[in-house]
Amino acid sequence: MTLSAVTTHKDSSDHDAASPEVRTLAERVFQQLQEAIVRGELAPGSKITEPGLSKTYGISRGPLREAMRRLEAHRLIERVPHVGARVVKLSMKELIELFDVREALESMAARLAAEHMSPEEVQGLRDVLALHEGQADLKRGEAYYQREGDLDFHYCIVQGSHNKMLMNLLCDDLYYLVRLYRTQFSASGARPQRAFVEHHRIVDAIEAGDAELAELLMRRHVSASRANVADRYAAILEQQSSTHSG
Amino acid sequence: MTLSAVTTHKDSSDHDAASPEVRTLAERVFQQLQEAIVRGELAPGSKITEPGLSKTYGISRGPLREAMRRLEAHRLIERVPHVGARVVKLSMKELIELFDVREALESMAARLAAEHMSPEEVQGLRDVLALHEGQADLKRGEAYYQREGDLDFHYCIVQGSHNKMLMNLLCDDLYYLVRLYRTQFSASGARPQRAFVEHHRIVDAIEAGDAELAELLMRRHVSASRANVADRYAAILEQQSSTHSG
DNA sequence: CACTATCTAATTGTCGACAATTCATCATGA
DNA sequence: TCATGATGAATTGTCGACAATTAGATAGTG
Repeated sequence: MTLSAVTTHKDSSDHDAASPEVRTLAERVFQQLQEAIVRGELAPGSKITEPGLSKTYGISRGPLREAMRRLEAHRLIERVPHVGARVVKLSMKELIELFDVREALESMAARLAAEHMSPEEVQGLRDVLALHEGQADLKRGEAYYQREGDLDFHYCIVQGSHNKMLMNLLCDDLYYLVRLYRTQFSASGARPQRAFVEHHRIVDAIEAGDAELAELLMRRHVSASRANVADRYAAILEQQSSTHSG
Repeated sequence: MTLSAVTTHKDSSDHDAASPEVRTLAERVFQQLQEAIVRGELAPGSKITEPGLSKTYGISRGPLREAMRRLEAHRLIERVPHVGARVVKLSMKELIELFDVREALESMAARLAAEHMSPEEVQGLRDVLALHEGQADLKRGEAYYQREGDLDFHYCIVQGSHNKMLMNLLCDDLYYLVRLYRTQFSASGARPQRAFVEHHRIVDAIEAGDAELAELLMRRHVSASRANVADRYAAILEQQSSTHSG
C-alpha cells in the first residue's frame, strides 16, 4: 500500500548515488538541493552561487539553473535577477501565514478524505497511527510532533482527498517548506501527545464519513499547532530580550 | 491605489514590446507564453517544442527552458522528460478540483480580509464593484462573470488578506490557471447577476469586520460557481451525446 | 497481411564560452 | 573625514554546439 511507503521516509540514504528512476541531472540536483535545504545543510538566508553549486554537484550551470528555478517555485530559495539566490529565511510572520494556508487547505483535504477514502485507505491511516504510537520516539515526548511522523499523517490525509491539485499543492509545493520551518521552530511541551489524540479523532471522523466534523477537527488541529508555535516563538523572544538585558 | 490598477488589466496591448521593467529574457518570454496560453493562442493539449518556440520568440533555448520550467510550476504546461511539453489540457475533474482548492483558499482569504483590511482598502473594493456595475458589459449579462471583472474582485480580496503566501498561491500560481479554465468553460445564465449580488454581500461582511460571515459567504460563492460550471458541463455532455446519436 | 526490428530524423539534455550586469574596492577631491 | 566616482573581479544572463534519448518510418519476416 502506498501509505506505508510514505511512513518510512527513506530519503535519507540513497540520494547521493544515482537513482535510476530520476532520468535527468536537473531533477536529481533539484532533489539533492531540496533535501540539503530542508535539513539545514544550506543555512537559511545564506547566499548560494551558481559556480559554487555547479562545482559541488559536478554539473554544468544549465541543469543547475533549472533546478534552482524549481526550488524558487517551491519557495525554498529566493532569486533576484542579476544579483543571486538565497536560501529562504523564515520570519515568524511568514510561518504564521503558512499555517493559515495549511489550515485552509488541510481542512478541505480532511473533508474530501471523509467523502472519498475507501475502507482500505482508512485502515492504512490507522496503521500509520499505530506505527507511530509504537515508536520509541513518541515516549520521549517531543520527537513525534517535530519529526516526520506528524507530517506523514497529514501527508496521508491529503492523499486520501483524491484531489490531485490539492495533493500537488500540499505534498509537492508546501510539504518541504513545512519541513524546513519545522527544523527551525520545533514544537515541544504537551503539544505532541495532544496532537496524537487529535489525529485519532480526525481518523474517527473520516472513518465515519463525517466530512463536516473531519474538516472542523483538522482545522482546529492545524490552528492549535499554529498557536503552539506562536506561543513558543513569543517565549523565545522573551528569553532573548531578558538575556540581552541581563 | 493599487486596487484600481488591478481592475484595468492592461495586459492586452504592450506585451510584445520590450517592457523595461522586465530585466531578463526568460522572464519576458515566460510572461508572453503565459498570456498566449491563457488566451488560447496556444491550444490546450497542443505540443510545444523548444526549437519552435525558440525561433518564434527569437531567443535561445536556455532562457526558454527556464521559462518553461516556470510555466510547469504554474501548471500551465506539462513536461515529460526526454519527450516534450504540452499545454495543459483541462478535464472536468481537474476543474472541479481547482474550485475545491479555491473554495478553501479564498474563504480563508475573505476571513483574513475581514480581519485585516483597512477602511481605505474596503473603499477601494467598493470602487471596484461600482466600476464593474457601471460597465456596459454587465448589462449584456454574461460578460461580467466570464471576463476579468469577477477575477478582479477575487484578486482584490486576496490582496486584502495581507497574507503574502496566500497572495502568491492565488494571484501568482493559480490565477492564470483560473483564467485559462474560464476561456474553456464560460459561465452564463443567471449566474453573473447572482455573483454580483454575492460580491456585494461579501464586501458588506468584510466592512463589518465579520470574519466568520465573510468566510462563509465566500465559500458559498465559490461553491455556487463550481456548481454552475458542473451543471453547464453536464449540459454540454448531454448536448454532445444527443448530437452524436442524432 | 500483420508484426517486429532497425534505422533515421527530430527533439531534449548537457556543456563550455562569451556578454552584460552588479558589487566591492580604492583612489580622488571637497 | 566623508562623499563620490572609477575600476576590477565575480556572478549572472545568454548563446551555439554536441551528446543522449525518443518517436516515427521503413524494410524485413513469419
